[in-house]
Amino acid sequence: MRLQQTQLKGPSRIPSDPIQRAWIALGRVSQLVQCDVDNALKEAGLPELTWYTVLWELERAGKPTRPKDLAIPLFILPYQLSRLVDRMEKDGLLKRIECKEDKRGHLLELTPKGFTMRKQMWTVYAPAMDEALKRISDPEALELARLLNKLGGLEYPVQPKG
Amino acid sequence: MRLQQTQLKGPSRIPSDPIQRAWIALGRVSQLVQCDVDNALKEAGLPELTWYTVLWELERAGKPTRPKDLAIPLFILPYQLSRLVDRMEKDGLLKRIECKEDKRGHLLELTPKGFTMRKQMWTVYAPAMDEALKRISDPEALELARLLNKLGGLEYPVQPKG
DNA sequence: CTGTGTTTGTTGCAAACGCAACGAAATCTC
DNA sequence: GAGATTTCGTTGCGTTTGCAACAAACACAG
Repeated sequence: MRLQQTQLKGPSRIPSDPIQRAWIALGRVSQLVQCDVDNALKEAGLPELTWYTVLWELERAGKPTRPKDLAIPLFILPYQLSRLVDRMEKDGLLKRIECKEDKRGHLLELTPKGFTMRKQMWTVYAPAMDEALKRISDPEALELARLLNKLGGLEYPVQPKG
Repeated sequence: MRLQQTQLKGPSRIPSDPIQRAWIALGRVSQLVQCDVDNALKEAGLPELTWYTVLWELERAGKPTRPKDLAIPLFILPYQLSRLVDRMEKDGLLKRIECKEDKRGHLLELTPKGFTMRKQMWTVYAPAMDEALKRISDPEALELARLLNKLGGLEYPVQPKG
């Protein structure tokens, strides 16, 4: 966890009770559901969720992609991605290929094995996600997503869909 | 991230679009606001949030407490707590004292330094939380908390308040 | 072209983590 | 009470993380 965000430094208030409740719920519930899905993947002997997001982002791009162009949407830091790519490359899920336009870096290219792996992960990921969120209805899910996105100041709706 | 949760193994459905949107938003936004608060503490040269939760839980209890009684509300595993306590004890924020009723374990006792530290962290934590969540109103925060707690199947409203 | 600053990505090191194995006390069973 | 089982907490070990320092390619000013 690193990353930075706009720091407007307001008048430094104490959070209201509703804000505190939202904060607590956000922390606990996100940890809980994250855990559920992580465990499902682990029990299936598959890599963790971060790997999926990299594979999916590469697949969505449809072409070899620069690490810096992955780091932003993935919310991860360069050095984290660097080592993540090390491991994924060692597992043969992607490979670093030359980038002729900019010799500082390289391009990340999905391998067939990487493509297969992403699909296989989805067969576990999807039901696990559905299971973890099954306590709320579709309309509630939409309202939740709306509130969260407003809270985070995000619109960017990256889909895990596969 | 570990912990387990009820695994009812439903019919293994693909998550609906609203569920997927909620899932994505939850992951991204929780990471974002968590990050904001973590950074605020780090910039102030203070320990991370987990330390606060331990200190606060001990303070709330009002008496020396067994590790196992902390681990559950804190959502952390025994071995994680064990090493966390190692570090906090080394920093003099709490100490392990004998437990006469059960010689396997011990009691964790908050030190004056630990008490002071928790208060000092709150002076940074509170404004950071308020800042991180300032994009939503109080009614929205309540609705968000309600949806999240429903989603997680939780009621348990632990307060960070200090 | 030369020097200065920026962008892109990697790496050495110390700290922290996850897991599985462990020891010791409590508890249960006969 | 002897022996098996469970609970509570710790630890060895290999992996992963965060941070700060770094190298190399680019960009740009003169």
